[in-house]
Amino acid sequence: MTKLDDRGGVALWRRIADDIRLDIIGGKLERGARLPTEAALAQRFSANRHTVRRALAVLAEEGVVRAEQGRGTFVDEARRLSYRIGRRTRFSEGLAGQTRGTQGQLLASRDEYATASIARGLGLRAGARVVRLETLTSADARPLSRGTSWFGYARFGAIAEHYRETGSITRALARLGVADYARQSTRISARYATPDETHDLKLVPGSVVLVTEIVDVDDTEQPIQYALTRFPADRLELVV
Amino acid sequence: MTKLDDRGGVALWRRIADDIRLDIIGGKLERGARLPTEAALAQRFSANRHTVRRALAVLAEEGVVRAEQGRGTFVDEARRLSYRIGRRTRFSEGLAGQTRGTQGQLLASRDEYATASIARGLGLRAGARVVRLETLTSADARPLSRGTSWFGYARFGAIAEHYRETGSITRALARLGVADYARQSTRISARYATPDETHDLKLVPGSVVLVTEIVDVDDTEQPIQYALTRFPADRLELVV
DNA sequence: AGAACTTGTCTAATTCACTAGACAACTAAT
DNA sequence: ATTAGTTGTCTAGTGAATTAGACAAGTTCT
Repeated sequence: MTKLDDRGGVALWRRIADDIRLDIIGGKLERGARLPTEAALAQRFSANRHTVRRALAVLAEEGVVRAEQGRGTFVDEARRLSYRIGRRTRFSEGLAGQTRGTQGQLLASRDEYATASIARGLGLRAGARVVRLETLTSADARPLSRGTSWFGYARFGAIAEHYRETGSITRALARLGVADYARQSTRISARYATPDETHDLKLVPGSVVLVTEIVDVDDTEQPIQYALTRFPADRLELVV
Repeated sequence: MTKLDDRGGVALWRRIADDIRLDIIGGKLERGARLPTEAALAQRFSANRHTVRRALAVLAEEGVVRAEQGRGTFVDEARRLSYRIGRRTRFSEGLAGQTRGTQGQLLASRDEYATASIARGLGLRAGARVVRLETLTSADARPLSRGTSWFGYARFGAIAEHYRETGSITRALARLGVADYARQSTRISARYATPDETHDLKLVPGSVVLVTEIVDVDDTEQPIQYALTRFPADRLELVV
């Protein structure tokens, strides 16, 4: 039998970086605060100083810390956004007051046929014609979510165009006659980012993403959107 | 400047295992279904067959797949639990119908003094006396959550004893005169498991955990519990 | 029986992760 | 100016991760 490695396939420098980032994001270390010295961190993690340096290099690359020769290493950027979800969830509203505005970008769109899970979400029969939207949302030039949405073709065949012009699902739906809509269900999970997500969300490979699987309904409780959205777990948290 | 590795510190076999597990849990591969051959998987992931075999060995160790010489590799266990959260959230009810019952175990308890975030959650002043409970919840002998809860000492100084006897926060609170309580806020994030969590939840090192930070209030909207709970992301998802 | 295809096992070589030690370069004090 | 403490850079060695190829052992079909 293959012996299972006690590192589980995650490099030590990676876990050290995640641990320190968590301290910073979690508020244990404030902006501008000095981190423990490399020697102290090496001792804390029972690792070599070079391994710690590699972790710090990653955090410096992300803009989380900044090293100054002779002085020490300091916290550079510490904030994590909160994305509020509830029955009446709108992406931009969920982040209100935390950023200077969000922008939605259409990466791709395609007409396709509903798989079992899409059909279940939209209340259609499997194989029904649907429109698929691949979107990327950013705030302050920083990617915040990578979404894949499906809409029934009959009612929303033209949504890609409207999304591209408005940069917002809410406004695109409004143009198609949906004045109001609400969240029917939200399922939340978490996993490693895929290479594509790593690229689109500008993540370090091996990052963790929060995944929401949602169904939105109109005011007659008719499902209108089924979507899978991926959030970088180290940039924001979900608030119910 | 240190060059950032494109593997991001996560071994290839690990990502392959996570990817396949995700297909199985996500329903793309049903129980009993045959996986692609090792050679096909190696091609799909642009990896060596030995690397794929290592990933499959991990999944076999977890009980997710089962290999049969000459025949192929098959899905063995595919389920992922859904934990429902809402205004009236009870752990065991949230999993109703999915398991044969959950058991709560008290790992440790301690009297301590509220830090800033604990005090904010419980509506106390920083430094106030609180009781901390370290708990582990399991269903069918499988760990499902690792919780750390804080309660105000004045009202709930004896809660550790009651939790140990009842194995349930709800029942322990009931004994202390809290007939009903509700969820005030839920914050959800995700990260790598710490070594301790890896041990307690019987995870493979490097696994992803969902973290909820919650505040429960009684029927007068008075905060009674502040808790951080960690869920293994590959064993369950959260449903809002 | 034989052919084709699968998983299981072995050896070997290369690249990456991690450790170890030494010293340079810089900062902030005395 | 000196000293102590910090980050930056270099060399070197060990073990894990990954690749490569070959063949054994088992299953399923013709």
